[in-house]
Amino acid sequence: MTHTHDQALRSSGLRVTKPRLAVLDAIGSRPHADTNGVLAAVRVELPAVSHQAVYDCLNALTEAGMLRRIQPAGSVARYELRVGDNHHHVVCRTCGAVADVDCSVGDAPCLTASEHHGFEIDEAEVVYWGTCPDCSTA
Amino acid sequence: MTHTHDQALRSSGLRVTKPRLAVLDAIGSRPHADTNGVLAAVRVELPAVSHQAVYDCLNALTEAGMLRRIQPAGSVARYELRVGDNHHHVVCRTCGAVADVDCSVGDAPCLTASEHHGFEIDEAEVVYWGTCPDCSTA
DNA sequence: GCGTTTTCTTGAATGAGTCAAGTAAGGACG
DNA sequence: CGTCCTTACTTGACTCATTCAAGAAAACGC
Repeated sequence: MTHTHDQALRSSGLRVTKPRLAVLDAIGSRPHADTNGVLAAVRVELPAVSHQAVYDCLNALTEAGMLRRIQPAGSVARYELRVGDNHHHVVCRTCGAVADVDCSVGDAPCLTASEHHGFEIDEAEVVYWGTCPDCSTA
Repeated sequence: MTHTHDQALRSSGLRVTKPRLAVLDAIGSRPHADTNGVLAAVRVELPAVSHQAVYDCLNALTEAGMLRRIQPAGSVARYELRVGDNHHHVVCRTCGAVADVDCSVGDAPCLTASEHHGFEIDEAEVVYWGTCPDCSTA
């Protein structure tokens, strides 16, 4: 695990540091964690990390393409390991819970906007809004 | 214009006030404006409105379904008049510009998530990420 | 090891958005 | 038209995620 992340960091041209490995581990085991959750998880291993270090790691790893940042309206930033499967997210309007869903229409159609106003589009992000099972029953 | 908004407010059970009419006018003429932009536009007509009043109006109107709030990752909240056409947005990664795009796959398919984890889904939001014409050339 | 570069620590600042208490305005009803 | 109750607005303080800045520490090529 750690060794895998180790290599991934090197091949992205990033230095291998304890905070970065801990951040990757934290997000691997808690997908959709927010910055505070990551910070808490990282501090289990490394009690002395600063919050700034975690912000820096999250930004560096996101920029390098190893993490994906998701930020539904009204929510703080959340992170997940970037995987190549083009999945999307369902968000609960009540409690903010996030779950993964596969792309409903395949990969290619998602990138096809009918009228793109001259924009060069490189990604289509889909967020499904609704109510999670727990909030439905309550 | 004002008269139309007047009736729309009444039929949503909201009182008709100057700040609300001004907010609706502002967003009608500047789609995708953020809160500060709305505040500035409103103060052209009503120099004395408080920022809190604008926040309250935006929340009330959004809750009543007259406005749609859009908030792409890394951006502050933006608003547009809610129209029934299920359109989506392209966002420029560089400058944050927002433009409308029609739904590429029609209305119904957008709401079909293949595996919904028990969520009751009521809306699908699509954000296309890319680079706007201005930022492409620069 | 040595030195350079990147990353982390520390501490303060920014800014969108919210909270709370009191005043003002909307509008139903007489 | 005037009264009264309710909803909306004003004022001002506050929260909290995120960023900025300067110096210390760690990574890693040589």
